[in-house]
Amino acid sequence: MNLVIFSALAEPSRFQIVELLRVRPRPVGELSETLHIRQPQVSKHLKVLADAGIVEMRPHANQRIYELSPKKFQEIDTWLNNYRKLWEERFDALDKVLEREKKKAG
Amino acid sequence: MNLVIFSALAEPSRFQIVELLRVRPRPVGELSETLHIRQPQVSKHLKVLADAGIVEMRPHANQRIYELSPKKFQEIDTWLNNYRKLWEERFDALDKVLEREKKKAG
DNA sequence: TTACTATATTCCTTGACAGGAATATTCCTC
DNA sequence: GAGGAATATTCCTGTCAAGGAATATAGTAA
Repeated sequence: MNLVIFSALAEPSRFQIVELLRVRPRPVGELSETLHIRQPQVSKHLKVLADAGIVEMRPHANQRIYELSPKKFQEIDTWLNNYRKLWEERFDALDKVLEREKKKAG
Repeated sequence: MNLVIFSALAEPSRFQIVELLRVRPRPVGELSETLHIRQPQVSKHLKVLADAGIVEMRPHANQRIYELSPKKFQEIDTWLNNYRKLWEERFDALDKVLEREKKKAG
């Protein structure tokens, strides 16, 4: 588990950016306006998110569109699997776990 | 989503502590020895984890046993639900989502 | 109470990181 | 190529958190 994703998400502005990108991909300027964060800060945050593998960029005309990359979220999900037994105590929960494993493998 | 859990997990020593506590509850001294981290640092990290709601403590004789609290992991899991559609693209994945919702409600 | 073990807290220093301001770069249009 | 819009980068500064060292506290046993 690469911890960079946690430190990236821990910063409030970056978390908001991620939540916005969950709805749809957006250019830098739109993130800046929506969140009332100056453009340079947004670009810096996006760099951190990109370095962490959380977002990807594609150019479109004059602007750069950022969107989420699923990989890191899958990574968190896989890691969380180890902890699910903490609260999934019913026996049939085992089926879930096995199903998840199968899904991962497939 | 409370971001404190992310910043708490982002610190490597604390993440290791959490991983050890996933196996079983442990006293401070054992964490210190196993991870080769001085006891005061371990206590500090445990305080951060406790404040974040990730661990709970119970006294046992002379020592204090720390163990994971499932709540925050469930919180992450619930939050991740919003992102699963990023990679669960097959139609039958919808069943999963509905099943999760039902489970949460129940 | 005294001695001992286990754990928590305080103080200090250092390094990392976020925001502000200014500037550089890239890309489109003309 | 020139001008302008969108975005990235650099430099600076203040804040915060982590580790080291020392010390305080709590709980146990005699």
